[in-house]
Amino acid sequence: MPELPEVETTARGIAPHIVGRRIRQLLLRRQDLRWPIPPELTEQLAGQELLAVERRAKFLRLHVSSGAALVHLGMSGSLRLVDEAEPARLHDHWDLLLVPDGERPARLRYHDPRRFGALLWEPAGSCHALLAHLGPEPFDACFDGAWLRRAAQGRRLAIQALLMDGRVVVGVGNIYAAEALFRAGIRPDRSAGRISASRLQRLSDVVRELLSEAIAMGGTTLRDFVQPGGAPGYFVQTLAVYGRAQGACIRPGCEGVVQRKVIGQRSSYFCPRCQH
DNA sequence: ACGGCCTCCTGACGGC
DNA sequence: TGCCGTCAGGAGGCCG
Repeated sequence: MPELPEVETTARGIAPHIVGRRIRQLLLRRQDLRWPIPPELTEQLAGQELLAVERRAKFLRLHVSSGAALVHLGMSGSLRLVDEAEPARLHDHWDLLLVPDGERPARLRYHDPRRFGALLWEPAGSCHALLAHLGPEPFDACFDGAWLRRAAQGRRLAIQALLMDGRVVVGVGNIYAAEALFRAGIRPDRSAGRISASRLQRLSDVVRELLSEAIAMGGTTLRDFVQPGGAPGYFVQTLAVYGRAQGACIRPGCEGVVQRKVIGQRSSYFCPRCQH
């Protein structure tokens, strides 16, 4: 579910409420997320000051002095700030309890019906194995047309699948891959190695542009994503092709009809008139 | 090495 | 009403 803009929205939403505060304890209701929550996390976090919130790819790092709690939202995860007294709902798997400061909510609550998300521990000075081989952030200077060209060189797989490969660029999931390819005029099922350097340059530009716009709008809510304060993301109103199979292409004057096609076991959407 | 396929899990929705 | 199939924003792991 959450792609880079939703995770970034989450990071920006929670940071002002939790950074600089002291953690009372980690309250676990279920430990069997995608991976078991490591037992040492409870002791590592208790009593520590929360120093910073950082996003890397689709992970959040909640830093304390001895390391960081890594949070991944999977397909259906979300974090919300709730008041001390707010009763837990079904699928609220853990709470980070903060020392109350009188006005701000004292719980950071993780909700994840499908449990594809994760809560892991990364000791200070190390990099967790899941993050060790990731490619650049889309906003890194090294992510450009030349980088994409190198990644695409000789590859037969669909460009949509390449864009979603975290070793190529992080944070781009199914929605934003489809939307970026629409903006760039590239069919999602085109072989990555058969796309010109100039079109890949355009693609890297639109990926950044698209993600920036989505972040500015608080991300995309399709079913259950909520910003940490509880509001949905509004970028859904801006989606051009995702989820719009059989709908009319939004480009003025285009009479194309949006098609759905399964690429790499995921649904992709495109306008056959605009994308080649 | 590459690319395709399966898997984890719950819930929503459409058709009969 | 209920049952069943299909689909869902991620991504590691396995197999040929």
